Amino acid sequence: MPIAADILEALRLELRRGTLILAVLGTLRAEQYGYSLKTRLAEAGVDIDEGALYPMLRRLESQGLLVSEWREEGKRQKRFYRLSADGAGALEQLTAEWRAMNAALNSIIEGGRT
Amino acid sequence: MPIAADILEALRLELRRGTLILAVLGTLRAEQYGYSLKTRLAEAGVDIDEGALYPMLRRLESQGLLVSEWREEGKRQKRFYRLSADGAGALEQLTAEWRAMNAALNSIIEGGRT
DNA sequence: GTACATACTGTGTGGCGCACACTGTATGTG
DNA sequence: CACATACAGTGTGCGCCACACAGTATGTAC
Repeated sequence: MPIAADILEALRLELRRGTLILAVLGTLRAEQYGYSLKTRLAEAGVDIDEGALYPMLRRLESQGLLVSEWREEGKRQKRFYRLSADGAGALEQLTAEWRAMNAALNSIIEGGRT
Repeated sequence: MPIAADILEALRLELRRGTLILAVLGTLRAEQYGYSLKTRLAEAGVDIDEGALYPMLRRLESQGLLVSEWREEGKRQKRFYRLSADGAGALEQLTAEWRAMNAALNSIIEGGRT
């Protein structure tokens, strides 16, 4: 048999974990409501579960990285989120972190090649 | 005050999480024992705690991605680890995943720029 | 008007894996 | 003999995601 699929799947999930917040923060530079956020992320190739998304939005707002507002649009009440100033700062720092980690991983992965 | 340092630190840790396994698997294409692995990773810019490293090595071995062997070197018993064939396959797939996630994140982060 | 899809926002639980603190032996060195 | 450091662990707590579940509102086909 090939590598057990569930093991690989678990590793994939683990690898995805931290990137979710980065993707959410990056997308919320433009205002979005939950559902449109999920849709946009999916289009970019990032599938996020509602059970992960909504609590994450709450968390980020309680940390002051996001601000939200109930508003009517298209005959519906929706909660709109966007980055706060602190959130923009956090996004910048996390992006820098991400690039640094990328460099480290690339040096490791390319480095060992025969 | 700037963005609370502990919040950012937590986000950084979260972001790092998944990359640890990838860094470990990548480094173990060449045989290493725990301590030298930790040292090598640190040189590449990846600090990993022993409390994370050793259990991870166990886990990866129990999943068949690594093989290990006790051996004496420099008058000391050390446990040497290296990638198994399955591990090499997993590394390849995870690397591909990583690149895909990178592309997705880049499109998100660059994309929104004014 | 009723059945169904889908837009839209949530909650609760389980489990996995990292960080942190701690333990313990062996080797080398002043 | 004291101390550093190489080396390999263990145990606990906590954070966060996946998965399953819940519930309302709008549009549409019949």
